[in-house]
Formats: sequence, structure tokens, C-alpha cells
Amino acid sequence: MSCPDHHHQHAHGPVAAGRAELPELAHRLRRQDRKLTGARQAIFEILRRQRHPLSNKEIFAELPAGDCDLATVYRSLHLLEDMRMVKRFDFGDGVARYELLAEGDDGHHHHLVCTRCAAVVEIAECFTRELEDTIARQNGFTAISHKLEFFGICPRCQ
Amino acid sequence: MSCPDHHHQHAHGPVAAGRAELPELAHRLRRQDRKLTGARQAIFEILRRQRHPLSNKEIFAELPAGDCDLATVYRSLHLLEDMRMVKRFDFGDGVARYELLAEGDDGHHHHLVCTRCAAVVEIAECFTRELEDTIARQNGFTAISHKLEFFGICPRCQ
DNA sequence: GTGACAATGCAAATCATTTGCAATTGGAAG
DNA sequence: CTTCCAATTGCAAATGATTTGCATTGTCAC
Repeated sequence: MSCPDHHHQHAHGPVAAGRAELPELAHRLRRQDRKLTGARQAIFEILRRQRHPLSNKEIFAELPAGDCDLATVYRSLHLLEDMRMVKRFDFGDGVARYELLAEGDDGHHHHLVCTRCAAVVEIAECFTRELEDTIARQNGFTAISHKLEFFGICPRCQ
Repeated sequence: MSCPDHHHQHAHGPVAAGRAELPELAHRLRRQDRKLTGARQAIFEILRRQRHPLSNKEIFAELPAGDCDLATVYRSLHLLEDMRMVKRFDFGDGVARYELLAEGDDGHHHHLVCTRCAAVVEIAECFTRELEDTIARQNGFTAISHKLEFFGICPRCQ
């Protein structure tokens, strides 16, 4: 599904030019009998612009004046997560945060979060698949995955 | 990255610690003008017996018939956490779980959780302090720590 | 267009956790 | 063994995040 064809990209004016992502969203939605609605496009855009984990509320706040209900934001993110277009992260504060996922990317990476100001830095993978496999094998588990986040105090908060 | 070996069934506190724990609890409580109450003892006992992460509700359920209020369980665990006698874990399902901590032990270890039946296996640390330091240095962070949990499907659920 | 069914708004419902407050209780002091 | 007072607790109501029922609206295949 990496077809970068975009012969009809004028749904929205202000949208960054040269991006094939929206049509892809539309395509992936329709393939599952889902509809490309204004709310979904807007949410998608916000995630594309803010390339770091955003909570439902933060996304809702970015939405142009009451563009849609908070409940719709929740529902949209669940859908996008099921469709693997978005990945959920959990920083342990009881709030789900989401990041856009590139097609084909499983989005696996980690973060370094400041415990004072909540600044977030992305961390490249530093864990071998090998280790996961070893743990899986030793315990007889399958379909293994892991969640890893780092916490500390950022330079500015020190 | 180089991961020595890890095993399940790892009890994080020497068995010997078991006996001296209650008086220790009392001592540590009094040192901070805190009281050794029935509820706290009971909760402590439960955690000592079930050596694996328990949620507030689970602890509450183990408590002899309405021995204390759920709110008290929550309050007690916060207190024990502040006193570092208990460590909180987060499996990403929006429920806090706690494990007893041996004196002096920072309780740092991870788990392998079955996504079907929620079985939990303890995993020994397999992450070098070194890596944490590198990440801290590269980003200018201090007081760094991390949270890591593994998920998969256990043998019985496959 | 137009109908079918997905999607949304809104409000009420859940769930985990917290908190206000009055009534209790541990434990240091007498 | 009382006494006293801050620490605790029970209870109920309050939070906060997230979910859901339902009537209405919006998309899109035909």
C-alpha cells in the first residue's frame, strides 16, 4: 500500500503540499468500510504536525473551535490505532498519548520524559530483538513485545 | 544490550527478610510519626504472601471481610510507596499494582505479562546501568530511570 | 440523487483513584 | 492505666480519563 499516487489532493487548502498521507488515510479507511470524515482528517493533520505523543485532550484542544466532540476524538484514536496508523504510548500518568505511524513502520521506539516539565525526547531503539526472543523462549511465551520508557530531569529543569 | 541471563521465579527479597519485616514496618512507620494500624499490617501481610504485583482491588479482596475501606487500601499503598516499602508497577491497563520491597532493595526488575490471561512472570534485570547513563548523558538528563515490561502469550494460552 | 450504514453529539455511565469531614484510634506522656 | 492529639479511617461525594446508549447527521457506493 505504498502507492504515492495523488491525483486528487485538494480536499483542504492549508494542508501541506506534497503529502500523500491524507489520500492514504482515505484509502485505508475505505478498505474497511470506514468513512473519511472531517474530524478524522483534522485529527490526522494535528498528529502529523505535532510529531510527538499527544493525549486525547491535547488533540481536542488543537482542534479548531469545537470542531468535534471529545468522545469523537477518543473514538477516532481507537480506530486509527486498530488500523495501525497511530501508536499509543503510556507514560504511567494514566493518560494515553498517540503518535502518528508511518506506513509499514511499527513505530517501535521509546521516550525520555522529564518528570518535572514533561518534555519528551525520542529515543532510538536500544534493545535487540534477540533479547526479546530469548525472554520469550525461556518462558515459553509467544507474540512478545515490550514497553519501555525512560524518565529523568531535563537540562532546563535541573 | 548484552544480556546475561534472566530467569523467572526470582524472588526479589531474601527469604530471611520475611520474619523481620513486620517490626521493621512498625519502626519505619514510627520514625515518621506514622502509626502501625491493623489495616496496614493486614495489607503488608498480603503483599508479603503474594509475591507478585497486586492491584488495590485485589488487595482489598484478600482482606478479611470488610477489614477496612478500599480508600484506606489506596491510602496505605501510597504511604508504603512513599516509604519505599512497596514498589508500583504499571502494565498499561490503567491499574496500579504493587509489590513488596525488601529493605535496601530498590525493587528494580521487570515482568512478562500474558495478554490473554494476565499471568505474570518476573524477569531479572537485563538492562545495563551503562545504557541508562549513555541515554542520560546524550540528552543532558539527570536522575534517570526507566520502566520496562514485556507482553506476550503464555504457554497455557497459546 | 438516495438509501444504508458508519460516525457524531450529548449526556449519562464506568472505572480507578482521590478527597472532605466527622468520628476513631494509636501511642507518647503523665 | 488514663489522657490527649495528631494520625487514621469510613463514607460519601468528587475527580479525571475514557466509554457508551441513542437519536440524529454525514459519507459514499450505486
